Amino acid sequence: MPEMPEVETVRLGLVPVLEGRVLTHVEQRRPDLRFPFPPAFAERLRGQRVMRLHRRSKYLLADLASGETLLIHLGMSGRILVSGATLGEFHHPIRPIEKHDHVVFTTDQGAQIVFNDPRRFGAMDLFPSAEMARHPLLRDLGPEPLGNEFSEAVLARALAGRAAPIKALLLDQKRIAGLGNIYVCEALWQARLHPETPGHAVTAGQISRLTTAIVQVLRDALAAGGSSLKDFRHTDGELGYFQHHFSVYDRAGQGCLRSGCGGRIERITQSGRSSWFCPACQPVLPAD
DNA sequence: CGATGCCCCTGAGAGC
DNA sequence: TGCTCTCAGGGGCATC
Repeated sequence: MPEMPEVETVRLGLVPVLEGRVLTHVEQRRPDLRFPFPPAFAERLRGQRVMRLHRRSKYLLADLASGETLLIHLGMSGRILVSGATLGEFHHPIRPIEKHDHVVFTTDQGAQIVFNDPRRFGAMDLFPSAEMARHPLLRDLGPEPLGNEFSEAVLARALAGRAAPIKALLLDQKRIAGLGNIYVCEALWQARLHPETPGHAVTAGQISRLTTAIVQVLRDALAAGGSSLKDFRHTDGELGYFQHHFSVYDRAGQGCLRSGCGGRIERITQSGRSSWFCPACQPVLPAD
């Protein structure tokens, strides 16, 4: 579920309770998530100070004083809940362990950070910090869409000569990292591109619009996540999920929100996943 | 190499 | 109430 903006929002919420803190206790409650936990996972974390919490694409990365980095991926249903922390004027009471709580981190300030993941598509690993770029889950990732490396030229190269639909190409983390089903649908709607458009059929003008759309959609989502963090200290301690209205995602049958369009949003299935689009303003054939 | 399907897993919601 | 079916914000892997 969480795409890059949600993961970044989780990171921003965790920084005040995790960065600079020591993990006094780590409880690993099952042997695996999507993959087995690495050997001696809890032991390698216990007593370690978290020097920095950063992010690559949808991966959270916690650099430890030991020289290892803790990698966390939330998969589809992964959530992080903070309790026992004092944030501003508000103290979060300790939350009892619940079903699907798989890892519990406790800090030297008494904060409890719980990883909860019903479907267990999430993952954790430990890897030498100095070699993190070569981690198997990170080494093939494409550029960050909000980073300096992203541009029209980069997007053009990612689509050039490809017969696959633009929807699949944008979901491919090797081409661009961090987009998921929601924000791909939203960006294609904003750029007025049909999700089935083959990569090679996307014109220069459309690539220009799509580049802008991707950046804008992600920035808007980050802003919504950021504003949700103001409320986080008062609420239930769950990080990363925020109220955000979507233009097409999950809006099948409803009216297109583009002014003057009047179309009705449709849902199609592409490589097993839903795509939503407006047939009126996202025509099948390239419009310009 | 590129494209496509399958699969991992649990839960929510719709329809009967 | 309960059964069955579909679908879910991800992505690795096998296959052609």
